[in-house]
Amino acid sequence: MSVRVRFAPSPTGFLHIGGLRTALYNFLFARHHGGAFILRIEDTDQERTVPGAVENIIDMLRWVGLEFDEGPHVGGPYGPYVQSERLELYRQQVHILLERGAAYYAFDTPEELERMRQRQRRAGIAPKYDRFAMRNSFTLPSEEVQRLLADGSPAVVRLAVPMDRDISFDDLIRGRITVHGRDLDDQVLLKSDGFPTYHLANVVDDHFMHITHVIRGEEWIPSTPKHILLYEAFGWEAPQFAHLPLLLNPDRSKLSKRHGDVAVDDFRRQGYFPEALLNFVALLGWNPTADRELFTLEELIAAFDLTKVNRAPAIVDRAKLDWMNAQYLRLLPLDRLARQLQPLLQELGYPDYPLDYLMRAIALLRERVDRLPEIATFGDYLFIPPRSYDWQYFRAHWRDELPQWLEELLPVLEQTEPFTAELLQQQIRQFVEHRGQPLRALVHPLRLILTGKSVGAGLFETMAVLGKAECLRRIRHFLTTELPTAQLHTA
RNA sequence: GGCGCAUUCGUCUAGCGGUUAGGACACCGCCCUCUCAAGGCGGAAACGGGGGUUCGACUCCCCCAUGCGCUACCA
Repeated sequence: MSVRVRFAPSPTGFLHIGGLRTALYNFLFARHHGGAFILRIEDTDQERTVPGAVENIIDMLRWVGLEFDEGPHVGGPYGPYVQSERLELYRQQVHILLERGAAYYAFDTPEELERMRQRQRRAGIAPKYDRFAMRNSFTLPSEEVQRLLADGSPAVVRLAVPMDRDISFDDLIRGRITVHGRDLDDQVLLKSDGFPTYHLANVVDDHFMHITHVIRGEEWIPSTPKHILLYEAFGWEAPQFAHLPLLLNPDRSKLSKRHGDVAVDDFRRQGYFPEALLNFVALLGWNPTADRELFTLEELIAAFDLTKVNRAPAIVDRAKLDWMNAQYLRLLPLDRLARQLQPLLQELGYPDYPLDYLMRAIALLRERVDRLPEIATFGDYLFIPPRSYDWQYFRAHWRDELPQWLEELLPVLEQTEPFTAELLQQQIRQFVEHRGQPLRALVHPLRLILTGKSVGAGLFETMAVLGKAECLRRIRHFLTTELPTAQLHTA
């Protein structure tokens, strides 16, 4: 039987990196085995559904390059792939359970349930639906049950959990997990609004969509035995289960927005590369070899092994993500980077530059920043003349002879042709040596004048990118306009 | 409280009875150098505790501790 896996998010928010990793592991597993990767939307909670969430989930996964074989947006033979469109199926299936005595009706109000739990808490016992003390098919005469149902009284269907035996399953990552029936609650399967709960819908859909492997978060371990019970009651073969370790905040709490960005869209907006984010997230809980960090999607697919996924939760380390993104920044082709940088520069109101200028600018600075947008900020001087100067830096390298040297340098630069880093270095070195000065006597002031900053790429390389005209313009401007201020600062 | 899952450097991890416990990020130092990076070299840094099993435990078993998850007509 060929592998079929699904990513089954509930549209209660935007895709976060925990969801991304779950989707990725499902994808890697499917592709590794030549199977199908399916998207199913679990929108059984009407109140928590967030508009736009489905679109965001699909968009973000497409952005990182995870395409589905089946799903609400692409169709497929086992649709619909949205649970709110499958209500009739669940209703039919729940009747099978009812007939077989595997489930029962319950008529308790929320208030009654609350009182039950309070009673249990006071008695110091675990809060759990008390099948024999509440109003349901077990306690009510069957005529009364029929009457309530005919009346249209609010009713739910609950799973009749056997209380006298263990329920076990073999997790691909964790091995055998066993829970006793008495520790399981009589889970609601069908809510009074006619919607199924996660447990029912999930099992029914996984069956009818022929899912072979359920790869999901660790938070589902405690309810898996209930799912096993459902498969048993239906007489269906259960899929294989693999529960992934959780992703945590730096303080070890469950991943949340409070500790910074968790939405995939946040990372996209900040200029992280999809390849880097995917690579980073892939290595949270699993790694193909201990001696490498960078992998292409194809390599991840080839190496993926579900049984080697870690069992312990992993903390999301931003510093490592930054490092990984920086690796990709140096690896990715310049023309792609330039095209991506272009709109960012526009947003900042910088003038338009030809693609090849952008490529040279990126080549100049890509080893000095982690993310592409930083080239527009860290390297703003490549796109507009300095708007301010680091006067402290200037003061540190100020010489009284500087104005004169600069005047004398102008014609030298004018005659430097071609205006390359190599020739510039040669010319300027010669220039300072003639005056018995070290190279740094001019390098630092020039850097300040041309970039406004004390840090950046090599001066000669920077000059070559800026071009002769721009360099001359900036030096002249400095001499005429900024120098009086500069001298004030050195006083 | 109950049930479950987990526990190797600060972080991500390798390890699958015998290793000087390896790598990566971050950190520190040195080198390179026009600054800042990058790069090179080096450093510090871990098997939660206690019992077993074994000739021998990071590796297997048990207990404890700690962390996390679940305990809804949420998923």
